[in-house]
Amino acid sequence: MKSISSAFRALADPTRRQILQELKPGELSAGEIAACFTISGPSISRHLSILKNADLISERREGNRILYRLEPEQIAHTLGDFLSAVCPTQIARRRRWKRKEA
Amino acid sequence: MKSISSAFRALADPTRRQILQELKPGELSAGEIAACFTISGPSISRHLSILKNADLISERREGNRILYRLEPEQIAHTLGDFLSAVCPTQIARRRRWKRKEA
DNA sequence: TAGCAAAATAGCTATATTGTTAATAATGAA
DNA sequence: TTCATTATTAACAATATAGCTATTTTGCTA
Repeated sequence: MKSISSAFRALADPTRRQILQELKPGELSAGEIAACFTISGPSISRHLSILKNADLISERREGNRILYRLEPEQIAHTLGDFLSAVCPTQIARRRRWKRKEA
Repeated sequence: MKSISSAFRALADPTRRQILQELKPGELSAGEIAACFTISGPSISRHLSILKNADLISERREGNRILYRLEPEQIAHTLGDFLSAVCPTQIARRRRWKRKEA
């Protein structure tokens, strides 16, 4: 697991948060991700590297292309840890709410 | 509730995250918060205004001083919503884990 | 009112971030 | 090997951020 700092810095950018959303249904290549945006390929590439450095996504090469995949456990773990550290009571409350909803 | 963007930008700075930690036990004045850090008062003031704008803290004046207070529900709500949106499955898993621990 | 204390705002500099285009690396196929 | 495709890295410009000091605002009190 990487530092909480790199994770929060990575999450601070709206483009990067949207990349995470695009990856939610499953793996996508760098090009497919870039196609979701109007900004240039290299910019997306850098965003991907920042997300990867924060361990919020991972990559694997498949032939010509590089496929990116969400790391939901890392994301949940990082944000969850921060929440537990700063406001543990409210996490418990939200948990109870959700349980009611279910 | 403010935008998720302002919240994540606010949380991206380590000083601001530490301010939240300092506020965890209870209200503190701007000066008391500044005393926890080596950087200047005006810098802390700016950080406080960013946290307040993101609704992660609130302020109230008491005579001469301004007391700041954590808004744990807002923090939990903002991060929780993002988690639900990006990786709902893992939230459920973490919830189960925690339940086991308890 | 004048003076003091607490905090915010203004104005500035240095650094970081985000975007661009051009060049480079890696893989697959003719 | 040569070419095409996919993606990253390099180099640079524009903007944003975080820090500082000096000044202003706000409230208390003599």
